[in-house]
Amino acid sequence: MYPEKINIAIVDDHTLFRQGLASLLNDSDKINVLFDAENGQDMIKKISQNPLPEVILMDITMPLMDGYESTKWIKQHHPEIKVLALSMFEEDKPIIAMLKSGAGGYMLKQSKAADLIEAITGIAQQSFYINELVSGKLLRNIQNNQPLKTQQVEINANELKFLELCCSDLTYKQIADIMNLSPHTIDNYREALFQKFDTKSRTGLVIAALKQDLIKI
Amino acid sequence: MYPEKINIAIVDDHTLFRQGLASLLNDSDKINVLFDAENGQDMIKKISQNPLPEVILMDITMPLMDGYESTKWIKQHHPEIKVLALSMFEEDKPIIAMLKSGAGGYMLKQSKAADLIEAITGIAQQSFYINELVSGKLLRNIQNNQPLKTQQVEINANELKFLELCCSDLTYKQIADIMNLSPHTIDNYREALFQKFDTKSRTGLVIAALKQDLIKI
DNA sequence: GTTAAAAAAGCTGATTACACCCTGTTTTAC
DNA sequence: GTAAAACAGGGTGTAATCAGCTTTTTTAAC
Repeated sequence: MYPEKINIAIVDDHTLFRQGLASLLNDSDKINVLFDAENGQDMIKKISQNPLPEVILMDITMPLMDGYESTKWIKQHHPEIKVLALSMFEEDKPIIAMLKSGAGGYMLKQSKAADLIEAITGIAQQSFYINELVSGKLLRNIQNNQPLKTQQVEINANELKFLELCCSDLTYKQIADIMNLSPHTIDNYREALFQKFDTKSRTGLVIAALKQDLIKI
Repeated sequence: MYPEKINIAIVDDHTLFRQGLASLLNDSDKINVLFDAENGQDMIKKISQNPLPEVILMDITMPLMDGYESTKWIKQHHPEIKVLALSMFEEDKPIIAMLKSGAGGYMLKQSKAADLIEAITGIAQQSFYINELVSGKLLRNIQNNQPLKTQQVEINANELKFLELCCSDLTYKQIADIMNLSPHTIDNYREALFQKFDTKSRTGLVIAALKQDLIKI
C-alpha cells in the first residue's frame, strides 16, 4: 500500500535533539533515518559509509563545519540529495543564506512532527518546501530586494585593535600611546574606518563593528 | 528486576525537540514521559490534568513563561518535583540563574541520551545533578565569587530613549530635537548616566548600556 | 490648600576631544 | 625605481564634556 520509505539523514550538533528526532521519525511509516551526524565533517564521513539519503535534515549552527558549508558540499558532491534546513531561528538572514547555499526548504524546530514529515515528503518529491510561517518573510525579503548582508568590511589587525580600544573611555591620544603610534596615525585609522563603515562618529564606529561581529563586549 | 520507571515531563517550546526527546526517552526502560508542554503556562495547565511527575526537563527560553519563572512556580507549588534544566547555552549566566530559580541540575542539549538518562535518574534520587562540563564553570564562578550581574542601574523611560538614540551618528543637538527637549536637558541626562554607569564618554555609555542589556543593536 | 523639599528641566560659559583637512615621510612590494 | 601602503606632522571648526547656577514641575508633609 505505502510507497517506499524516504531515506533521510540528520545533521545537528545537539545530540539529544538529533537522536530524539531520529527516534520520532523512525516511528513514522514514511521515514527511515539512515544515519545522523553531529556536524558537516562527520556528515561527509558518514555519507561515504552509508547508502545515500534522499533528504538531509540540516541544522545551521554547528561546530567545525556549519550548515551553510555542509549544504554547499552536498550540492557540489551529491546534488541529487535534497537538504531541508532545520533551525530555531525565524530571522531572515539564516533562512535566506541556507536557501542560497542550496537548501530546498526551511523548517523551524518549533514545528510539529506532522509538518516536518510533510516537509520531508514534499521536498523529496518536489525538491523544495517552504512553510507558511517562513514564506511571508521570504517574500518580503525578495520584494524589498535589498542586499541581505551588508557586505563584509575588510579590516587589518591594527584596525581591529583600534576598534577594540575604541570601546572604552580612552581618548584617541591614549589609544595612540597604547598602540605606540602617533595620534595622527590613529586619525588615519579612524577616517579609514569611518569610510568603511559609512559613519561619522566614534559611537557609530563601535556600533557598526559590533553589528558585524568584528568586536565583542 | 528493574525498579519503577521514573515519571517525567518535558517543557520546551520547540515541538520537534520536545516530541523527539519524548520518543527517545520512552524507548528507555527507566523513563516514562507523562506529558509535555510548550511553555510554563501550558505546563501549569497540564500538571493539574496529569499525575505529578518526579522530574521535569525544563528549557530556559520559552515564550509566555520561561524556564526561570516556570521553575520558580514548580518550587512554590510542588517543591517535591525536581527540575532539570536543559539548554543549548553553556554560558554562566543562564546556568546560575536556573539553579537559583530552583533547578537541581543543568544539562546541555549537546549531551548524549545516556548522559541525560543518568542525569534524570541521578536527580530523581539525589535531587541534584551537575555534569562535568558545566561544573567547571560553576566552580570558577563560585571561586571568583564575583557578583554575577553588575548591580542593575535604574533608569527611566526618557533616559532609555536617550541611550537608544546615542547608538548612532546623531549629535546631542539632533537627539534633543528628536526628544523635544533642550540640548541642555540632554546634557543633564548624559551627566546623570555618566555617573550611573561610571563612564566619561558617549562611547563608554553605549558600551555599558549594551553590557547591561538595556539597549539592543 | 499651602508650603517645603526634591527632582527634573533649562541655561551660560569654558575646556577638551573629535572630526576633517592637506601635506610629507617612511616602509613595503613588485 | 616606482607605486602603494602605512605612518606622521600641522592646523581648523565643531561637537562633546564639564562645572556651576536658575527655573519649573512634582512630591509629599503639614
